[in-house]
Amino acid sequence: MRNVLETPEGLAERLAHSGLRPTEQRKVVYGVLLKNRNHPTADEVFAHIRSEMPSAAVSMATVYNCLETLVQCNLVRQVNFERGPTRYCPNLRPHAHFHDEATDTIHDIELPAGLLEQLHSILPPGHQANSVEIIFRGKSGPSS
Amino acid sequence: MRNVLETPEGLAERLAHSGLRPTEQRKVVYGVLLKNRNHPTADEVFAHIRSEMPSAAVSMATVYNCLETLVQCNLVRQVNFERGPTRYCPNLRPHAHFHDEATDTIHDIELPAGLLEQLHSILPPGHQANSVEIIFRGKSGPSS
DNA sequence: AATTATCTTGGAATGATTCTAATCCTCACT
DNA sequence: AGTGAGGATTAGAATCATTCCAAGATAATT
Ligand SMILES: [Mn+2]
Ligand SMILES: [Mn+2]
Ligand SMILES: [Zn+2]
Ligand SMILES: [Zn+2]
Repeated sequence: MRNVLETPEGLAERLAHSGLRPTEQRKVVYGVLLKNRNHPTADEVFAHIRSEMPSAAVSMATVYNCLETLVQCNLVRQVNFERGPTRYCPNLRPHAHFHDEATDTIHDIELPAGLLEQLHSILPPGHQANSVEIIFRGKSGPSS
Repeated sequence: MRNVLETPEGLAERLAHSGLRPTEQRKVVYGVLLKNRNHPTADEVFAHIRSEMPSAAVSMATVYNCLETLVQCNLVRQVNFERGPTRYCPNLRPHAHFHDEATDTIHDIELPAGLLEQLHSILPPGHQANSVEIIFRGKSGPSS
């Protein structure tokens, strides 16, 4: 069963932990990320809110602010490909990203146990990495 | 001993292979990358030329054009961190990048034999990756 | 020499993101 | 209920790396 994290319920608690308020806009933005696991851009989050929830009043500036807040609270990770617009991912487990160039879509690749440790072990002495990012680029079959 | 690639001599041949001319500007830009293995940005390449080789006439637009050409010829790789300016790397061997956050410097990490194959093996069936990018972020000791 | 294709260049345009300054809310306290 | 202090949202301006464009060199071909 999934942690309380990666659910709308976890949001208020995490925000409170940082002395921040669970505003309507923050809930809406986080909700969009949880429901659309497509690694959307800020623009895409904004467009989605405009079309699917026209009653929610959220400006572009606020989408950026909310996304930034969620990142600070460690509820969301930023993902960058080349110089494209930043994408946002609510999957908190360590994972790699696969960028399908044919469809220009991105999806998560779970990491087998021990892989991160093994990657760290290739570092020369004296290197202390606090994060590793793995990005595959290619074509993922029809069944994924 | 290093291949003819990663030397100034390889440039003319590679350019010719694409029907391109070995112009002064292309030689200068490639030379800067070969001599400064710092993963410089376009701006830094430009500034370096201006200060160290004032006689060479190279504009900013041309720095961008030359770098793009070198990338197309597979003589240079682009490297991106977050949304920072694109950096350029003339190391053609497969390697990972280590971003030292303390000094904001980047350096290459050689990959042990078999690691790339192993990484590809974690992909679910149907996935065909034609490149993998590995980026460490952290602090590298005083001796590196 | 004329023609053609390739290159370089200054400056304008682009586009994602950040900044700014004003307004709006929420809540605690009188 | 009324007030004040932070916190939050917002429109629009500013930033900045990069790309685009149109004009002027340069070099290769006829
Ligand atoms: Mn990236
Ligand atoms: Mn990147
Ligand atoms: Zn992800
Ligand atoms: Zn490199």
